Amino acid sequence: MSDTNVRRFQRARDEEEQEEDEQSETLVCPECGGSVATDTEHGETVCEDCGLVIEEGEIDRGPEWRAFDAAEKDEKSRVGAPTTNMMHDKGLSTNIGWQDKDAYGNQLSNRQRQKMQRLRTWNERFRTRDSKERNLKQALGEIDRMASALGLPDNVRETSSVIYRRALDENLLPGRSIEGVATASLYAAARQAGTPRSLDEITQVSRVEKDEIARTYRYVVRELGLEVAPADPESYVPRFASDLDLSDEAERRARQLLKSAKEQGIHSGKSPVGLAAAAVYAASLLTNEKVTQSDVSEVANISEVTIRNRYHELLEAEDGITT
DNA sequence: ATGGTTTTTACTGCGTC
DNA sequence: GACGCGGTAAAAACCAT
Repeated sequence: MSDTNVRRFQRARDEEEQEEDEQSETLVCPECGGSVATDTEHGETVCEDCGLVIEEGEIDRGPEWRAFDAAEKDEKSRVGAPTTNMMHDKGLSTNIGWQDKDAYGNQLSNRQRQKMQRLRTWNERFRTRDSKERNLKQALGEIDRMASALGLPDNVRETSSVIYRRALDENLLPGRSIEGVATASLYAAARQAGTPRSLDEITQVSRVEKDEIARTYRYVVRELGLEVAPADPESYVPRFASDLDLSDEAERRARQLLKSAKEQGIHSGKSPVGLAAAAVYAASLLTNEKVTQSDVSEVANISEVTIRNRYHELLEAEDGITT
């Protein structure tokens, strides 16, 4: 065999090996042909016969500790229920059940029952220890109540809770009512989440006056450096459309109207609610679904005059774009 | 506080059912 | 004649300065 032949042979073998290497992920060791096992604990892929390490340094998704019995596992494990900002202590505190039953569901003795009652009392006192905590607890309750009344989803409540928490941390509260700041947080959160509610709607479920909400809202946004884009008219469309029992087609047209209006810059400075209302009305005309201006004005809480003014502009903008 | 802009209120006229 | 719609003027609300 000449030198060149040898080299050629080696190269051929190398290629063979590589091919086998790729296959070996599932099956065979390239050295001895033995079967291969994946050891997830150490992140290695090893031949069971000769011990050749084929793959190493993979991500080990197991825990980095070992436990020898169930109790130890409980002790070392660091996972648990997810935390949530919707509870004033992020859901991390102890909670003693109200039922006088033990872990197996048996009734507690009289003595035990009294003991648990005392524990409950003290636990509650510790949980809401200082004023900040009590403050938060009340505010989050309010936020939850208002969010429910407005049909806002959980993520808005979460955001709102975060905002409130930040306001509290930055000492924005003194001089302002808990109610007011809570309402403002919710208002901001709803807008950030793209499910805005108008100030009027918010006012209806809040215990504070509209002026105060607006004032507090501005203050909170400024102090916290919150970035709240002006409400997008389109985000009101689905709600209005469904309140008026309009078709999807009409809803689509309304969106389109708003898009072309935006392209022409018609929308700046005008109230988003008014634009949305006008777009919905205009769309109902285009699709021959009879809704009156007063119907729309009612669900949108906007005057008929405004609808009239806006929807003319909308239709003009639409024409301008197509021609 | 002020001035400019937008929205609302109140009123009127027109056409249709 | 009630209703839906359009327009107008003046008042009110809103916003930035």
